[in-house]
Amino acid sequence: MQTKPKNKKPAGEASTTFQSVKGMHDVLPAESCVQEKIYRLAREILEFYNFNSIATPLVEYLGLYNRTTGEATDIVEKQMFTLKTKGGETLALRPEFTPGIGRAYIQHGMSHYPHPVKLFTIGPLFRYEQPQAGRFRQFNQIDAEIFSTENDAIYDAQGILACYRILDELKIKNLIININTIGCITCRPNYRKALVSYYKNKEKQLCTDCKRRLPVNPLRLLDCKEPICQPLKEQAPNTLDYVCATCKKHFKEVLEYLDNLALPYALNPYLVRGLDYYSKTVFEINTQPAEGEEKIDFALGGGGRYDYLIEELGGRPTSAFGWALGVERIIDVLHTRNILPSSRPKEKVFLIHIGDLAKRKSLCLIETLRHAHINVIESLGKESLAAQLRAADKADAPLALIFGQKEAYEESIIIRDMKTGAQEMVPLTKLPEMIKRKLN
RNA sequence: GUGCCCAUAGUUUAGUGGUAAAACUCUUCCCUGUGGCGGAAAAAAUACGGGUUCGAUUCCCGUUGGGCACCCCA
Repeated sequence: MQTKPKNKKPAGEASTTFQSVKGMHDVLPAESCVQEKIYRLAREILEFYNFNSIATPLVEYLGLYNRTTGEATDIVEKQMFTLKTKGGETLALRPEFTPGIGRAYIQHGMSHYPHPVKLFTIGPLFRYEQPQAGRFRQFNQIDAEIFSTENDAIYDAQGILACYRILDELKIKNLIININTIGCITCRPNYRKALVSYYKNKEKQLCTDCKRRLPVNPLRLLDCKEPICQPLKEQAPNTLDYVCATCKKHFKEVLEYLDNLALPYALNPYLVRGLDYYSKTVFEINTQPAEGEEKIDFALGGGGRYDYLIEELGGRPTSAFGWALGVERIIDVLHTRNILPSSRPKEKVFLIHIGDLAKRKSLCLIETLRHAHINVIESLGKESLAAQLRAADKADAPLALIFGQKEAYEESIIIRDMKTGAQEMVPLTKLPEMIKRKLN
């Protein structure tokens, strides 16, 4: 009789064992390979559009985000993981990519690069939020930024195109680009004012949430789903009527480019983004549910133009357009629609050794196969033939190579077709050639 | 930050106020040079802490974690 040690289960930090931190998940092999596929596809597409990859640190000075993302935004006010160093500096785990990339653009004098400067990056971000569908405390984004000397609507269009293309190539159907313009530094306040004064006398006709939102974020009233608020929305002032001529022209051009590309978009005068640095074009990409499908409540990606950020950070005035895609959200959709990229595993042959001599030679044999570009899988620690064959079976190997005592002496090996059971003895020198022939 | 729901082996599920059942998986064996099927065996859990109780996995409270929603966002 053996007494087993009780395996005490964890409850967070204070226990004998640990769990992952709230809202932060292990990406297990099954999901990790999906993630890698998405990354590979994104890289391929972005490189085609001449984006170059960049990697900035996970941590920046807290002040960077205060200055750019916006001090009154939720991200800065309550969603940042901050930390103090021993030297007394206050740092923040990056909650988004754009400020860090903007900082790098200035710090490394990228304004002297030939423009446009197109950059992309993929990696984890951190926001202290309550986890829910499509929302985590550590999550991954695919991010792209275009810095240009000209404030040209064609960059907006190409940026949106690249973003759309990634989702499209992942076979996500019913994509819709929600797009709007929020004007520039001169015309934006006008719209807000108009909206507030429109709603001012009508407060009683609003839902509770909207009453509260009105002074804080009037633009959000337009997004309300409560039935009572609907009639008022229809009469509400429209962004386009308050935006200045320059902004209007810019927006019109963007839409014309999108028309030319035949991209599915919807004007959404109510779309506003929660980050301070946006100007003119803002957009989100959503996917609409098909028949009988549950609604997907989150955007897969979003972004927009930010023409003031670089200057705000002390650089010379630079036009910029950027976006980000939520990797977990993409995977979520691929999952619910059952359209995960099919993983066709590489065909691997399974090497089986029997006896000391063969075991000793097997590592070298694997190297030989490697040089011949043959994928090989094994279970080197197992001794019995039956166990190794079982392993080969589970690994779905089309061929097994049986390397026994006798074969090791004779410099030969048996190739077994796992499906038919047919076996053939071949000299080791001819092995790569024979394997390739049988696999085709 | 607020509200609602949830927590039993690696996974999916039973069940009970008297410390728990099964399926799949994993490992070993039947089979020490031939896998899949089949048979056998072994291993494996009541998230954590407290309370009520003679006794709690079960009831209650708290914590942690998970799910969902609000807020906001990718």
